[in-house]
Amino acid sequence: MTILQSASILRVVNEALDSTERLLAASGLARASAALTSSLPEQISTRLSERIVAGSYKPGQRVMEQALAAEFAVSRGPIREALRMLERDGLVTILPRRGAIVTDPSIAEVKEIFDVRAMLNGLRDRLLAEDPQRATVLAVLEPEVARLTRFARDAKKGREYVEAVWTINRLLTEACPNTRLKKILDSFARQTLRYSQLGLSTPQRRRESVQHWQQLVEAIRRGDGAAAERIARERVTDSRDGAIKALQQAARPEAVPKMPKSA
Amino acid sequence: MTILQSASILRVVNEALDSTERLLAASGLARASAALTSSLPEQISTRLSERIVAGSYKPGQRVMEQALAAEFAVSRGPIREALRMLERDGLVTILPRRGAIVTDPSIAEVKEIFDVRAMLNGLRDRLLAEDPQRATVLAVLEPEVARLTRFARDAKKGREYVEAVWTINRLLTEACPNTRLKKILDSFARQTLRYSQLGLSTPQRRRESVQHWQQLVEAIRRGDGAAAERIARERVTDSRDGAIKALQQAARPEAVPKMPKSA
DNA sequence: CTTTGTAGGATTGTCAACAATCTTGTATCC
DNA sequence: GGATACAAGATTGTTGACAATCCTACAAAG
Repeated sequence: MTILQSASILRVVNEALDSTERLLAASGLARASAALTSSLPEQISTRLSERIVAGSYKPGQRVMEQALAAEFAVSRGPIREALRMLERDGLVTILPRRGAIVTDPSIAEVKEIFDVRAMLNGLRDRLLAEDPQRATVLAVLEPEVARLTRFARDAKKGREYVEAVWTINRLLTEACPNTRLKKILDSFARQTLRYSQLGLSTPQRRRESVQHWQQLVEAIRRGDGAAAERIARERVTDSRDGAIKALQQAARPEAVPKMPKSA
Repeated sequence: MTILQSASILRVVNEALDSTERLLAASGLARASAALTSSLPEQISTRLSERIVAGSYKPGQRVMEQALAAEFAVSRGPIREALRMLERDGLVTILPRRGAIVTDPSIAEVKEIFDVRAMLNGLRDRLLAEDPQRATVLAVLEPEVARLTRFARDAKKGREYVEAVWTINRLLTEACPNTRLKKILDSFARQTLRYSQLGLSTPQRRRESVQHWQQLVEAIRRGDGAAAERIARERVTDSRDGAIKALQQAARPEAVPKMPKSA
């Protein structure tokens, strides 16, 4: 509800994410889905998702087929498919006979996304901890967590820290032995990027975060699936609370623009 | 892998499900998504999913756009969209430039689906237990679980039992306060129906199942989220093991039809 | 001054045809 | 005899145009 009229919680998020586009490019998420498969709809979907995550398409904004078709020099067919893909990933909302608009989630909905993510990441990390072949993943995972430790100490390295967390998450999802879960996580990855960084703003939070990651690696190494799941869930839940707090503080200034009866 | 050549584990499943079509019609899953929205692709997708779940479309079978377009007296456009929806729900697999085939999951993949479902149902039931307004759901839930108890005693009422379980699951998902989770669960519902009934074949299993449901209702009533989650996960995990066992036994007779060099 | 009805433009939903690619069957060569 | 190359048919990917619906602005009535 209130998709069109809401106060655009994500606008304030996007203003804080000037480096998101770079991050997306470096993440490999784009290349993994677009370059390998030369599918036209997928390429378009990827490019559009970059714009939404980076904030050049504002929440609530309409996304019209004809305009995109003209811009990408392509028919409306592939555009339609791309928009359905984005809808599946929760980046746009398609209203029947009225087209697509960039999703503008309420704080409650952001919380919902984190809750689901906590479960999915919990399962992912548990399965990984119980995987006999987990050593190969740990080999690339551990140096990355070490990098994290370095960035956490330095208060200035906020961007690097976020990128490192993103990379770790990508490695873990990539290694997930459950293909169905992997699909869902991939679908979540895009929208996750929209606000996952929000909770890591303070050095305090980052120190806690790095501890969680270290504990997680430890749990995976000793094959303790239950612990891995618990830690992963705690981590995402903490991240959720940080993000919610940041969103609530950010949303407060724009107080109650409800029915501006007269200017 | 081995999508086209596999021994069609689900064929044996489908043979056991002569009443699935009726179940689907009674479930409201069809009506909920098809009748309300007069969207042509959605209607088609629903009808196709019924055929796949009921088994009139065999696993591995190709599903071609032109044929469906002719049958439904519609262009290929809506058919394409319907097939993408089915792909999203895991009922068909779309190979680029080669079209769609009915998904033919391996036993390992069925296990994967159950694992994800265990997590999602766990979250769903925990959220419901922590929902202050859960009383209204419990009011309709409890008589349904009571029905379950009756069917569990009678060894003949296998079909009724399965239908009742399905109804309960639908009620719980419907009441889920997390809209994002609800979407994913809806997407899982169709493919779940394909083999969820497999684990409930023996009266022994059914008695255990009914106990789980009673405990779950109890946990929800007293607002014990952690317990509700634990019970839900156990329930799905048990169901998983039952289904896997049934699949393995069913698959054994058709032993190794590998390279039939000569007839 | 507000509300309701209506006409125009804009946008999505659907269709049928064209282009690109894949599969299958056949003939040829080693 | 078996493998490979080629050609014909079949099928998906894409396109541009038409139909149905929705939004906006304006006018008229209360």
